[in-house]
Amino acid sequence: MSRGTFKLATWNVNSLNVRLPHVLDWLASNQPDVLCLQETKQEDSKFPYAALKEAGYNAVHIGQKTYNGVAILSPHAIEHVQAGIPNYEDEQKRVITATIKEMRIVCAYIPNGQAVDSDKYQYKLSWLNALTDWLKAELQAHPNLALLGDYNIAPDDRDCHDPAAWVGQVLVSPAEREAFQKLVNLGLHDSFRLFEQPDKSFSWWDYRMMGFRRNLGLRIDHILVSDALKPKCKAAFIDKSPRKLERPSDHTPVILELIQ
DNA sequence: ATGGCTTATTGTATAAGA
Repeated sequence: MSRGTFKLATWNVNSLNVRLPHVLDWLASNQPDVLCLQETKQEDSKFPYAALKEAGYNAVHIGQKTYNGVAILSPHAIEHVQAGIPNYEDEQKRVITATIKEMRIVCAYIPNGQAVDSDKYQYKLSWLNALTDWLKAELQAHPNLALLGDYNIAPDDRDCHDPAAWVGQVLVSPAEREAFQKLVNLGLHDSFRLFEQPDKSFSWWDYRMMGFRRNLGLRIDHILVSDALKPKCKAAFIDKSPRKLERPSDHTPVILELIQ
């Protein structure tokens, strides 16, 4: 919200019930214009609308017990809200879309896929197909569009701490990377890579094996922006500080600053 | 070594995440 800058962010919180204090602290220190959350893991009746409102944030959410759940937070008006991918049957609450300040904001929790030989992997690929087909139309209607979320895809070897060990695994497999490329081919840009970045920049670290301390991570949370928004991008970065707190999410916020 | 943490659940072991 600082003058001249419009700040977008995405964060997989791995249970908003547990992480609400971290989210409120982060909102207060960072004052984003848009924060997309994934894995709220709660039904809408449990969503903390009041606490967020008190912090100055409007919110829209679709969620379910235990799994999934996505939300968009903003101090600005949140309009034309759409839940899910239109014309794609899916019981899992993974997408919410809204218009904020004449920008179409798509918040997505792309399926994990579990393992390349699993049904969940097939679901992931078909789900990505449906998302891509729909976004093609959505981009025509809304040239100013950003797709923020947990993609569960590390698009390039430099987005993986040990590419050799991960070859062919879920999150880095060729079919998943092709699906990511198809999103890019719609006229979207990986905003993080529009700028020079430190080597071994990641957005997720395994809770096990001291993954964070050893920086054994992946960059799987992304902010893709449309052609129309690309010239407005001013800075992009990952904020590792919430990952250092007590009881952190395994993901950490990814941020994009636009020139307003 | 397919483990290792963390979360949530008609829980006290299981499923899922990535």
